[in-house]
Amino acid sequence: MRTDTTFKRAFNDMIEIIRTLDLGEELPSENALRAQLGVSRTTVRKVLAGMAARGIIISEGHRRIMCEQPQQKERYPKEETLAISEQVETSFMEWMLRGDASPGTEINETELARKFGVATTIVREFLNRFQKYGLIEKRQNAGWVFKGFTAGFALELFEIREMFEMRSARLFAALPDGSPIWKQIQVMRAAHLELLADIDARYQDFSELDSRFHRLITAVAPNRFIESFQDVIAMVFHYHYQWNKRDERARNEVAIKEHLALIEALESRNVASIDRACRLHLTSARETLLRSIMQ
Amino acid sequence: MRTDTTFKRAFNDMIEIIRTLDLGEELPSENALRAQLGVSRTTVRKVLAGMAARGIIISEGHRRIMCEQPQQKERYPKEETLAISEQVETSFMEWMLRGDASPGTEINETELARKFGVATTIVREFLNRFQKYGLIEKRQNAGWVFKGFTAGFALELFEIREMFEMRSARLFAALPDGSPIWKQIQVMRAAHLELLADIDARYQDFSELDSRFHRLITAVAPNRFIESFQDVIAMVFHYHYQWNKRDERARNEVAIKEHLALIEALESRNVASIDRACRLHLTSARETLLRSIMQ
DNA sequence: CATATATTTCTTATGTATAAAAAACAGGGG
DNA sequence: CCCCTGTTTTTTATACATAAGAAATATATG
Repeated sequence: MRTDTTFKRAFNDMIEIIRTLDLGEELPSENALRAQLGVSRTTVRKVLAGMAARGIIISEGHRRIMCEQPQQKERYPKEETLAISEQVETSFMEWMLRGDASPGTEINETELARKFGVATTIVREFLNRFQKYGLIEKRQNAGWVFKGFTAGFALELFEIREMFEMRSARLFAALPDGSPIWKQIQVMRAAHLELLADIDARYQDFSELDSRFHRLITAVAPNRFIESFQDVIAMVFHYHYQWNKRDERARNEVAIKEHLALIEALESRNVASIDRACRLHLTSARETLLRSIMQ
Repeated sequence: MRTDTTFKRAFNDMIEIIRTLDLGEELPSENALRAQLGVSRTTVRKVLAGMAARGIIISEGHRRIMCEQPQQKERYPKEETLAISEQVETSFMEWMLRGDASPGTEINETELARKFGVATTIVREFLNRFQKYGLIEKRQNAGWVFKGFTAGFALELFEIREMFEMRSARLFAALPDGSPIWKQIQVMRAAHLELLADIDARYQDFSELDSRFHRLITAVAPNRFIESFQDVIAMVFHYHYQWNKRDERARNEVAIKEHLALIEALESRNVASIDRACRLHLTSARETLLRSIMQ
């Protein structure tokens, strides 16, 4: 049966909302909370009931008022807020990248389900979705085969990435001054500079910024297939480097500087400069990944 | 519970194998049949048992001999040889392309399962796999949305297709004389000429040839992401034109000629000619699809 | 001993069940 | 009449069950 992770996540979020209120203040309507929390009203009501049961709020006729600051310890732990399907993703990545699997390994749905402690349905669904990352392959009426997180994989990945990203970057040369993208590029540059200034402490924040940066560039001319491919890239970087921390700080610092150079090139509107900066960054990212895969 | 479509398909295939034997001749071993039929020995044995039950073959100690020509009417009908998941694909495509769905339509797993007469699990699994075609999108904790088989879709599709195909075609310019691909190209040219010579009767065979041709070009330098994208293209052409037969003969004749021109360009090894022929074909294919979508 | 068949075990494909979440519906107050 | 809360209905996420198919193991035969 379905887990109540949505409820727990909403509950945790609600704690933050309540913290902004004063004692005795009235809570927003269920509908308003629904919008804020991004869940259904059904779940909002369940959260409110939970809050009332804990004495954090009190129902008075048709309104609810806050009567006690919620404690941080009331929060549900992070793991319980992740849908089973999300947990499976992490488990699988760990299984894969920790080296339990070498290229050609057969993947057994039942065995994975046992190992991860979930139903086979979930594993099966996950594998179906995961197929798009190009790391596994299905054989009719049999299981899946793990193709390996190999240099070949990285090269094929980057061949496509280069095509897509160069395509988007070049379009900046013809982008009118008035485009709202330029403003977002400015914001992006600021974020990079900020991170760079505090790189020693915050270098781990780069992964997420990287993904946002590349998605922004792509957004000049949206294409669903390119966007979908960015999920592949994001997955690779997110998980691979999560299990391979070597030189992380240095790696990220270099990448930030390359991003800044690319931003400058984009703003110059000069196709040749854009090409150069973009290719430089992609080449460097590819080499870094390859080196890291080869150990 | 699982359907026995594998058995039925193997049974039909076995009929063809038996037809090549003489009365009283001994059948190949179970293992040999397994390899020929491409199924497990378990299934082979089930098929053999079925044949024996119908008196087509007879077991004599540890060998089986053929004792009666199987009738064509013994064959299981085509529908029964398709796995449920394959049937769902067809049903869904029909539902989508017949116009039951307009852009923005919400897709309801339960309803589709009812409509198609299958379990929700199957529909769910199908939708997960189908997601890669870029026509549907999932919303968290809610159903799917059909994004529409629109002009926008076609344009995004062709933008990628152009990048990928030009990339592969250009690589031919540097392909050594000795590459086995050239021979395959020759075979491909012959197949095109043959089809062209008999175009009035066989124009419907083009769809499959088209897919093979483009996959061959891509095969110069394999890339799993490009290959996966070709599934998207194949799906679009296969199903879309299956429900939109207007000008099919003329369309296909034009495409065949463009393919032949591209083959010639590839063999010339001249990048400029290759570019021109490739772009010409893709542009024409795009316009044809767009016209067809717009009706 | 190699290869064939018989038997057993394991895995996948597909169906059904159910709690959680979403959505729809209904009455009530400002 | 709009928006709020209470209630009911649908739908999804997840678990579990089982027949078909694949794979492994055992046994037989030349």
